[in-house]
Amino acid sequence: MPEPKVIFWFRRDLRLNDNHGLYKALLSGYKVLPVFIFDTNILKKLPADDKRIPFIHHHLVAVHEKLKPQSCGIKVLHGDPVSVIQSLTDNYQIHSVYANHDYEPYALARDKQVEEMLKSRGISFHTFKDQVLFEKNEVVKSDSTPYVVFTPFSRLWLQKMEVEGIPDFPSELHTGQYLSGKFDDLPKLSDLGFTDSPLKISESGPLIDAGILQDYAENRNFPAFEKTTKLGTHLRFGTISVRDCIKAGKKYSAAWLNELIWREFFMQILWHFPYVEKSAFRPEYNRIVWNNNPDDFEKWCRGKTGYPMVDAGMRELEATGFMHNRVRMVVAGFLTKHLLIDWKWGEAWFAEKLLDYELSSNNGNWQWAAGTGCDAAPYFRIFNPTEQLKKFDANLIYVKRWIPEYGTAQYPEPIIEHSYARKRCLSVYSHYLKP
DNA sequence: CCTGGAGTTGTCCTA
DNA sequence: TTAGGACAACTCCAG
Repeated sequence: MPEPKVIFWFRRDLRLNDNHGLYKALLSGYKVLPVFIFDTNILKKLPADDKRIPFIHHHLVAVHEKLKPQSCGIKVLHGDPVSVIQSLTDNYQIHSVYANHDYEPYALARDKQVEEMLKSRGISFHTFKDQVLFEKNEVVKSDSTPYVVFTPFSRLWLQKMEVEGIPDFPSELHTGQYLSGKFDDLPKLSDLGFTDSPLKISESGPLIDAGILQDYAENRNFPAFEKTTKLGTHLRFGTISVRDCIKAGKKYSAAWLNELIWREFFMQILWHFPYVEKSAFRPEYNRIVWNNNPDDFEKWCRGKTGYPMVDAGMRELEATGFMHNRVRMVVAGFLTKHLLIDWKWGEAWFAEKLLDYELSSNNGNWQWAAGTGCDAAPYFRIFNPTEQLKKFDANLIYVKRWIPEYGTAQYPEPIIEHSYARKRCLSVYSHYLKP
């Protein structure tokens, strides 16, 4: 009779340190088999040159190398998670499966199926809070309904953090519990149907830069400075611990900590109002009939609108999988308010292109920009892309970095005149929002 | 239930 | 030149 084992299933938590579910698995008393599954339900929708798969792959290799001296390494599989885990339970004597919570609608449905399959085999499925400090109903109003305004949410969040503290889950101290033995090498990217691509966002592993955090509030709005943390992708895939980030924010930068609270705010919004994935948080905004001109959309995507800040941002996104936050607001406002294109089109484009794409933040911020969301910018607050340029890239450093033909005849004229677009937006929004 | 203050990140116009 | 109100009221939230 072989000795029973537990599986730790990595999903959005690709790290060995301060990992809640992994920590609990390592303390379970059983040997731990670390597993990652490339989910074909997700991968089949991605183009072969998607930049996120190399990011994940890179970090899996790093985890594997770290584990090798003391264990078998990480077992990396490819397929539908329910069937993959089912076959693992056929091939190994599995006592239970451990993982961390994932709050997205797809993940919730998947985990439910996994749990039922395991249950039918007498195997328990244990999951833990890891990617946020507070989840589900932990930060709600006194009548236990969810907050839909950020500021009071953040006040209670901060208060709870002070009262309860930030827990540690030192999984890195329990390395003796990994299953030993020999496993195959990891699949190559080409085995998964993806091409390698050079990574700009941190091959060397995540680093919280105290200097950037200390000056974050002053610097963060100037895209040319590159003084944002660029930790979004690490937070998305869990290659950094959010608790470590929160501790750093607490120590060095209230402004950045606030951004982490926004992240949790939008995660809770998606949790409590899953319909936002498909429609406006405020239902009356679903009445808006968008122009949705495909030529305009194409020009926006390609960075050919004739508005330098918009175009620079869209080209940065295409080239790097990243866009500076200030510029994200400008391009999102331009698409929805100047071009009157459905925010869901822009949301989908970002979802395809952003390395740091995360459903709840992307959705929440697009709805914020479009004015359709909870606690959103009022619809009459319309960014002027030229004013934004003057304020935040007056010396055109960011613009020239991404638009080599800027200032030549090659660069297009604005596809729409600002004051005309502004008035049109105000009239269209007010028309459809009238009761 | 009532009440009053507040609400991420703007822009434009007028005095 | 600059400061302040308009933009639209409305809903949320805490006391």
